[in-house]
Amino acid sequence: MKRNQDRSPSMPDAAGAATLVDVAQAAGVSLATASRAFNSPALVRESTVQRVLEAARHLSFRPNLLGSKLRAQQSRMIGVMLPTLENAVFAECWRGMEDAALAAGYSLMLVTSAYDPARERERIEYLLRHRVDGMVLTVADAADSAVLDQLDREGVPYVLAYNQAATGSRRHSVSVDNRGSAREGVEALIAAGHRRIRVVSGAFMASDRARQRFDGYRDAMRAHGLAPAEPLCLPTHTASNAGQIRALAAGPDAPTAFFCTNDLLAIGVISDLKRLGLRVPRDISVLGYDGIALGALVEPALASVVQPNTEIGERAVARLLARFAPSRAKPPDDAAPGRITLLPHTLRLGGTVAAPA
Amino acid sequence: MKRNQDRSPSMPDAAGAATLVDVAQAAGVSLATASRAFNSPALVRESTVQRVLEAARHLSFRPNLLGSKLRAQQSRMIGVMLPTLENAVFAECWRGMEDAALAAGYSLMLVTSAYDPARERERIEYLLRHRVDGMVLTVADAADSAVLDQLDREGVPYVLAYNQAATGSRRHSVSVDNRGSAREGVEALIAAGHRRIRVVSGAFMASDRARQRFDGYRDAMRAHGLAPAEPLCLPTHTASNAGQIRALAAGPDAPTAFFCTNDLLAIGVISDLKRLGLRVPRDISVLGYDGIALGALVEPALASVVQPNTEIGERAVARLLARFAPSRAKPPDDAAPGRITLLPHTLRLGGTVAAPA
DNA sequence: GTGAAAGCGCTAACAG
DNA sequence: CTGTTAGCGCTTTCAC
Repeated sequence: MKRNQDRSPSMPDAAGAATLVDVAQAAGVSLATASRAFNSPALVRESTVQRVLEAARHLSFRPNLLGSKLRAQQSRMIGVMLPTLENAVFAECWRGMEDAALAAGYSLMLVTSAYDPARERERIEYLLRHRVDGMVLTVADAADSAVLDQLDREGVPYVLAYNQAATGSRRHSVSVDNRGSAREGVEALIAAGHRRIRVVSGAFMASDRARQRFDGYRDAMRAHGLAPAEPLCLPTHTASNAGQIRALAAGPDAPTAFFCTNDLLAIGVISDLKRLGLRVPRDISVLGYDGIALGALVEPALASVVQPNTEIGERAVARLLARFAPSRAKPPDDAAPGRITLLPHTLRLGGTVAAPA
Repeated sequence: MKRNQDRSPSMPDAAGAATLVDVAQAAGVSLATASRAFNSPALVRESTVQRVLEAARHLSFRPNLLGSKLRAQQSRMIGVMLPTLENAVFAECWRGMEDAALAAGYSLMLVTSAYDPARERERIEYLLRHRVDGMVLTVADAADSAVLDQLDREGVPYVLAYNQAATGSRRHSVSVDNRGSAREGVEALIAAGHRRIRVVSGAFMASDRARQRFDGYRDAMRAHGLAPAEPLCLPTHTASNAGQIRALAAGPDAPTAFFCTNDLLAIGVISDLKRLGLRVPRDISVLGYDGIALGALVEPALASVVQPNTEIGERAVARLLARFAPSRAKPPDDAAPGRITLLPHTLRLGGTVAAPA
């Protein structure tokens, strides 16, 4: 019914969409004025703006962002690189980024690296070719990353998410205090009476966060006069290996608690433990890290060091946006946020953590 | 060290990157030839191609995709709209899409709709402004979608993922047979001895798949002379409500099995059941739908109607790409795939499904 | 094989 | 306030 009604006769149907020139013509103004009506309406007489908008609506005008991005030499696009979306941590983070970016009139372009530095390089290059104005990245290892060095060299603005820039680093990052929060988590385990605590982690190579969290574990153990044990590093980052868990959980000096460096891993470990006939937390406690929503859904609820994932995404985007507009007067009394943002974490205990048998 | 070394003196450092004009100049050829060297090397003498490539390398030339997309009137970008990434189904699907698209030289632009038709409209408009060549979409309700109608009207190519186009529809879709597979799943429950089976679903409004799967349940029940019961629709799509589950699971005619229209929901329901003191599958069975990786990770493993999520993503992209190049000779003997692709599902039983007590 | 020239749709000086 | 004029970086006829 409305099929042909909402299209002006002056506009060829499928052939070509109306451009700003068409709008200008229809409104009886110049191309420049039409452009201004959209981008700086303050510079145009109100009635003219209305005329342009009306013409645009009439012609079903849809601005071609490719044109403006090219001309403006600014894409208003943010490149996002995450290791994977199949770990809900990053999916939750994405939501924060999408909300923050679109609200600010920016577009997002997402790629995943699968924790693979070679692929990180490729994907970043791909983003660069799209002329993103900047990026939000989670890399395998921020302290040893060829691609980050390259970005620094080229002067491309980026903000790390989850990766925690080293103190004094010139890099920007938004994360929790990985080491400190992990230490707190393990200390909660110790406070609950645990002495033999082991860490289960994804491949250390693939995640500097995992290493930092292990360091936190070591801090906690030493601070309480306990001997830290070697971590069990599982090759795949998200699934676990019943065999290795079995070896670890057996024996006379078997641990009474596991600290897993991420929640997905923790859920896998708990299942392995159950398969070995162990009850969690009755026979053995498990503490995760990430605080993904799923953890609160399972029974018993997964104890975890909770990061504000969505907020990490929002803040990372906000920080990047702030880098784009360095002019803006900083909030006067509130201290200007440094390059390194450490967001507060929380501990979710109970559930899979209890006192040792 | 390499800071200034890898940049030609002729190229201003941070000021401006080398463009194709610079490359052409450095190689002593025209702009046109330089362009051809990249896009149609067959049209250029081999030695010339080499010269251009060499110059490009020397200048660290990085093609500006914005320029080529604008000029070529073809963005080689695919817009992707998914309800959320926080359900692993869609995250797994994304991986398939990313692999397929990048391999074919296409870029992806992702947006999420949060199952909200109003937001679907906004996000689609946003994709259109970016001049995506086409889209892969999962909408709330494919049979009643204003935005899909609009796309049809405008002649924008798109492929539905997960949504199953109605038989005879002109729309393209890649999914499993939602109704048929659900029926099979429920029949497996019946075969295991269950008679009182209830469906737990997310909000029907938000997912046509959920409704189709419920229809499959009804088919199965009726085919076996059983009375289908009303579904329990939970307002939030991924979490569950212990209170309603309690009401449902109690009483003399309490169901012996639940069929949940997605895995995340199933995991929530299982937790609720446990909190009510019920053991799964000993006291009550639970069957999910989706086959997310997580389901195989929990203990007992989540029984589920398994869809090939990654493949759905790959195939949806492949189908869209095929629509872009309608010329290509179709595979001769293999029947040309119709608009509606139904991928095979599998049943993963055991785990949370057992014979009734 | 290669080059010259004409824009894709839009923004941003610079004049009035 | 509004119009004129140049391009952004690239592809693509159309000649040679």
